[in-house]
Amino acid sequence: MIRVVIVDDHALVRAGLAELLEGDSEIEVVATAANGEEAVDLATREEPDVVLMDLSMPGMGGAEATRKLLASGTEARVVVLTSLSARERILDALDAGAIGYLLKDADPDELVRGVHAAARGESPLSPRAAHEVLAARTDQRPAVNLSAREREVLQLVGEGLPNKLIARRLEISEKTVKAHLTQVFAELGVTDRTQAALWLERNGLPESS
Amino acid sequence: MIRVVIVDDHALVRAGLAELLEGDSEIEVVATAANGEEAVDLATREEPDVVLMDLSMPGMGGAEATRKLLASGTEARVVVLTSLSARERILDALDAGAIGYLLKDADPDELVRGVHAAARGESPLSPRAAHEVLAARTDQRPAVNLSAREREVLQLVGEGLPNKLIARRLEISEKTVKAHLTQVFAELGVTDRTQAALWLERNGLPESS
DNA sequence: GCCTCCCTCCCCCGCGCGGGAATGGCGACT
DNA sequence: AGTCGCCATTCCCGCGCGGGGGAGGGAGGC
Repeated sequence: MIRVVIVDDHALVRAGLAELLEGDSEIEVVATAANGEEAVDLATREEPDVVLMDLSMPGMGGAEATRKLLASGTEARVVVLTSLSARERILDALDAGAIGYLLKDADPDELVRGVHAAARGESPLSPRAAHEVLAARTDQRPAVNLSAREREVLQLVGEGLPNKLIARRLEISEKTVKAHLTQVFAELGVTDRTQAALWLERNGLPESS
Repeated sequence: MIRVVIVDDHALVRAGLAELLEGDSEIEVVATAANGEEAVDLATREEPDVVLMDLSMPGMGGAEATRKLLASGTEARVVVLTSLSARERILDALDAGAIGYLLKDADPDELVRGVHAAARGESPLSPRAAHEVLAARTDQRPAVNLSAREREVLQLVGEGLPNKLIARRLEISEKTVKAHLTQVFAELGVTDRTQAALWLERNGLPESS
């Protein structure tokens, strides 16, 4: 039997997926978790073979949960289960150690096959997701190297503050703010603060390097 | 038998919900739809007793689909099935004629009971949703009355365009764009285009009426 | 030592942007 | 028919914003 843990913040989705998977004679859903903390806890206790992990969860997100879960020494294979509409960071989850990813609007058969594949140590990769991930990767800014100060300024732009208030908040002169912004715009490939704010809203604050 | 149609843009969610509902001996899932257009089409042809309607769908949203569906003369009871995390406009769907709403993280039992209740003409109202809906109502901007032109301008601001390009796109003068924006800013309670773009990104384009 | 990167600040310049006030048109209501 | 209100349009004015270029000092790497 393939022992499966389902992680999703919606109880109905958990129950529905469990029903789907239980329909397969070799799959047993041993537990479900509603958030990242529960997932880490359950995965260490239940020792599942496969963890189906939703990415969009309140609190600890799916990527972070994946990282902690794998760090805890479990041998479970983590499969990301996500929708494309909410442009989630599939790549983050894969970087965190997820073995594969499936789309929430995949065929039920595909889900079952994916679980089997993951249990065998293979990578279930939804072809349609692969395309999107590839697109996201090329879309990904390869050189979003922002200094600490530049990130701070960008963050405040993302709160809708004008330069004068940003300067006051950071206790620097307005000229310096503008200098930083010029650099930020160039780095993000945008032309003004509005586009920068939208970039931030969609892509999130870039990593600290 | 209670004839049910499930509308959700994720195939896995559709299949999962169908499995859950088929577990009840009095419920029969006669069809599923992936978007609003399909939903209207199927509901008129299958004559279901209950339609489970997800709100967040690409293209025609759940609220609009509900409206068209009911306008087509069906006797189906529409029950909104939504998650709270994406602050969807449950009220819009209820205004459109939905008989009740359930949360995606409700108990599976609650879903089954909700379908039975809706089939009897009762309103299944998730108590937890009720609380949130109430909170959303106070949170709701009471006066986001934008004219068609103002919405167009706002949308283009949300794409990061400067006034000159917005003017060219709408084939009006730049002065007019700015005048519209002044009105939009006042209506949204923001002070500049950056905040307006962020408002749009978070709250979405306000309804047409 | 030297070099590079980052943070800080300055100059000037020109355009973009938002506020205020005013006009004509069009439909709704009386 | 009159008139009230909303919408789209235009003008001027002053500040905000972004580009270009430069410059000093401090931290870390070679």
